[in-house]
Amino acid sequence: MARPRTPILSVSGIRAAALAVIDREGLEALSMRRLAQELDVRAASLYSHYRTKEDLLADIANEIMAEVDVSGFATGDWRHGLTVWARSYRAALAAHPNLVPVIAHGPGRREAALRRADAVHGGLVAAGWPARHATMIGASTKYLVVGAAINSFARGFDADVQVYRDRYPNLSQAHRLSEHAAEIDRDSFELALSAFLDGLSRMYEGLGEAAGR
Amino acid sequence: MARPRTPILSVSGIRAAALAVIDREGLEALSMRRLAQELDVRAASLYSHYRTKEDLLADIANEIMAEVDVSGFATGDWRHGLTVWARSYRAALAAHPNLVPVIAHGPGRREAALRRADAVHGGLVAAGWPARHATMIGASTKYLVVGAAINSFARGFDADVQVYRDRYPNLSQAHRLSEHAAEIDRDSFELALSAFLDGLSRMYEGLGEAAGR
DNA sequence: ATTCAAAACCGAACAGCGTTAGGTTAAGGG
DNA sequence: CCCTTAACCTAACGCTGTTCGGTTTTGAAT
Repeated sequence: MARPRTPILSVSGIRAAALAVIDREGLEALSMRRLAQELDVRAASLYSHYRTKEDLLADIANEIMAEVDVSGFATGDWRHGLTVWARSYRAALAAHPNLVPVIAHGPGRREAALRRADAVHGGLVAAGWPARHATMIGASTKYLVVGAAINSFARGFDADVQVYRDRYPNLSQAHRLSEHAAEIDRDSFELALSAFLDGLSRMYEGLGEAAGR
Repeated sequence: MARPRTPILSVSGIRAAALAVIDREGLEALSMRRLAQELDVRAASLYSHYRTKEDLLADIANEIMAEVDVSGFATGDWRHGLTVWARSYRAALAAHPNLVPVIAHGPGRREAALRRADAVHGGLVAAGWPARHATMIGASTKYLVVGAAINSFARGFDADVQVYRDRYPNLSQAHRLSEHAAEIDRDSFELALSAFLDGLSRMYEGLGEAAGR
């Protein structure tokens, strides 16, 4: 009933249990008492390991974002770098859709996040983009990824398809997509990404011409 | 202390007060008791007008989304239609940044939202896009707008600029942007939008060639 | 070997949350 | 004039994140 012979809790164990609840039952299902129960412990004990619930969530978000891959910029090919980054970023978010609001809302003020931002920015600059453009391109890509993750059709119009069928003729086709939601999500993201990159390439060429003159 | 001679509350008044609190003090500052206090009333009274807090928030979100302009598709120029839509969409969100999570998270299952989605989809199809592409383009544009609204630099790295200065050389320039955050946000969005549209235009041409063959 | 601070758990409590039940008074149609 | 209904109220329920103080165990310093 007091200090156990061998510790029951650990930060990584708490993180894992919390993430499991979030993945399984949603973000709103995670309360400190619920999490404690999951770990056969009382809520107050969690505060020996995490100062607040917010801290815990931020740490989990960190953990997930750690898998994002910015190595693609090493080759000097900015387009490849952006593609790898965006895809792995999206994959990380899509793996834990219930956590997306936390990651999206949370400031990028974390150490690792900044290191990644620096890698992206540096890679773009090294490839010849002006610093100002590099900043905007980094931001834009994030827009795309986070927007795609949070807007996910899968959540969007959940199940009540038949309600709207025939009422909005242009959507009648689009609406049976509840089933294919995941694949539509992915295809939309890929479409957006490739269109965006094509547009950037065009801009990049224009940049060269302007400089060459 | 009971029924007042002339009603104190109205749905629109409640909405306005709630939005004012959200805009002024943030989404988390809005509680039913706090809102009631703002209206010189007790929390329970609000439930005569709104069934739940969630309903109230959804209604406010609706109100804000009502200003989004999809009229640009009427001309038959899909690119113009998308531009007008995306810009007014973004403007609506940027006008109430604290509410963005609500709008982003909320399903588009509202009447008005569907009517708008239908207009976008219809406009794209009328302009010659295949239905499948129209769906994806609509989704992609939403990604961009919502992603831009939620990721807003303005929130991102708030004030603690000097902490990171010099630690990440590639960001040293980018970081003094706290000040220009709003303008960077807007410029990034415009960059993303125009690059995206350029990419789409290219795709559109390819589409015509493939069909013409 | 003994002492002692720190660590890891617990029970109980706090304030605040969304929401409901049931009461009181005023409004307004029959 | 009645009586239903609307619009407010007080009080309470169960939930939340978090803190306080207590108990036991650990592990380092004496």
